[in-house]
Amino acid sequence: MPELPEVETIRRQLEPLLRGRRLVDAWAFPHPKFTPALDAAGATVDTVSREGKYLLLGLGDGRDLVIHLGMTGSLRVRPQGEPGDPYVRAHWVLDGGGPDGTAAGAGHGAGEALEYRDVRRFGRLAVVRPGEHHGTLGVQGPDALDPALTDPAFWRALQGSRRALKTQLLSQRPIAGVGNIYADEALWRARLHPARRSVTRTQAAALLDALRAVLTEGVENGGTTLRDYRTVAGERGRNQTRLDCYGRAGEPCRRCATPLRRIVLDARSTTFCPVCQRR
DNA sequence: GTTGCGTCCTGGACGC
DNA sequence: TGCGTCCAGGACGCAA
Repeated sequence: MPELPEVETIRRQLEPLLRGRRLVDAWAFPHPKFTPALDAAGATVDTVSREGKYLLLGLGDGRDLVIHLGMTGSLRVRPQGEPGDPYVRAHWVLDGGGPDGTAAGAGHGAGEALEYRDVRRFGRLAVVRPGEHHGTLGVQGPDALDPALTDPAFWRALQGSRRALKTQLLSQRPIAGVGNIYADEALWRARLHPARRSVTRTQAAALLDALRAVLTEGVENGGTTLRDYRTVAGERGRNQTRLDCYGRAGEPCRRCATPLRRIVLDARSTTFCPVCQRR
């Protein structure tokens, strides 16, 4: 399930492949979540950016193509005419590149397409105009890796709700980009119980540090592949072998050797250490 | 406005 | 081998 590190890995790989190239044609699976792909046809990609889990392709005219990968979404650039994939939900035919030496300078040619693949169809696409917002993107908090987000600001954001700490992180409201895997990892590192409903300033600062650490390591390792996630190059991430908490229920805590416990919180599988992370 | 729950969606794991 | 059931979870809609 693509979270911030997975989306950032994809963004870094896509940028040199797409910048300066025109989306000369588009196709979309006939569902309202994917048909907005057609609105991007004819535009030229001038930026490839990310906000939380959203990937944004600047279309050169002030509009953005907003891509959310959901749980099983992925993006890849493939030669046109390769065998069909039933799980491709949209694709954009690419031209040979712009005149500024970006994609063209890298040797890309016509006959390629950007493909959006999403087996479970939890992802979504949108084209937004300047000032418009799309779903959660319009109301989510600052990006988790945004250096402008300070400890006091994060603490104040958490004070705005009495929901469980992990539920708040997954809501994207206090901070954007965190999903189930990295929430469990960060809470374990910060020694905070996922169902806590309040934190001190010190605990909030520790949690923000832990979030940034696990997300940065995730980016450095090319993301976490548990099942579906693949990079633009079709490779698996490497971070799944370095997880301390998520998915290790029943195994010993790497700090105190107590068996990690699994609970269901907010309908999400949650793993934590009952000794290190007291409520 | 906030909170909690149901829904969407399908491949894979598992039990019989 | 084949079938049925359960699980995974991000975002959104709806009711309380």
